[in-house]
Amino acid sequence: MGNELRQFKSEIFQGLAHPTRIAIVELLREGELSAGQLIAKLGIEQANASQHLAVLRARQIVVKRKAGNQVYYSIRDHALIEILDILRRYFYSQLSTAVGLLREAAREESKSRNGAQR
Amino acid sequence: MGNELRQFKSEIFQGLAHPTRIAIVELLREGELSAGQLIAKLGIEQANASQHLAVLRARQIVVKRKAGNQVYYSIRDHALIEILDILRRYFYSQLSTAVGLLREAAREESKSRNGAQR
DNA sequence: ACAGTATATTCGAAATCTCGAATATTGTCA
DNA sequence: TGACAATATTCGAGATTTCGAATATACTGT
Repeated sequence: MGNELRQFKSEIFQGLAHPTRIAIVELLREGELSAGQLIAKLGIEQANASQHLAVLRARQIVVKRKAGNQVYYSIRDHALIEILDILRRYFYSQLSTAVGLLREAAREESKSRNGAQR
Repeated sequence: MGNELRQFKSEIFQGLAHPTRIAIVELLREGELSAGQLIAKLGIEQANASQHLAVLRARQIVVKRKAGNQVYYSIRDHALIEILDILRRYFYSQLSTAVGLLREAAREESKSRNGAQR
């Protein structure tokens, strides 16, 4: 049960498993952009951008609209934005945890520096 | 700006970009399980499960606790569960959209079947 | 029809991921 | 200590991903 659902989820994750594709989704957050605009903002090769867009399209993460010569991309579903937001919060909470861990490590270190060194 | 954050996000997605790892996270939803229990429920090779657990550990998605001979795993942060839930809802909404599209296609087809065929 | 612009696809090489087999590590119990 | 159980790591082969270069496709304006 839920095997198909699991497959679906992992495909979405694969679709987002590259910094460039995350960047694309984030750029599309405010609304649609043409492929050309995306390429300009990303500062990468045209072919490469197009390949990443193809991945996002294949996973239905993104949707395209043709207007004359150009192709406008937009996010298919707000759920994905929500997910990125959750991860942003998660990142910062992990960060503060990491800071805590570093402080603790520093405390340990000074303790051993002051105590019996070997 | 946010480059590091983007890297972080894509690493989390990479961490979850495999059905087996999704299954592991889902199994851990209710609470911790030992590696052995996970392997039994997953029904895969011990080495393979251990490798997937290593991936989840490396990305800090999962946390381990040793108890004697065994190692108990649990989810490090509830945020990830939230994400899986969002994707579950998303999956079903896409599914109903797909059904809608199929219906529409069927309607189109019968229309052209009844109308002037060429 | 032709030149030009925007975007997509194909190709091949390098990098990364995934798997099972084999082996290593760690802890328990006698 | 030695045998055993639980888990992790290493290795090599095959699959997949990623990249830029080259090429193809589609649309526009003349």
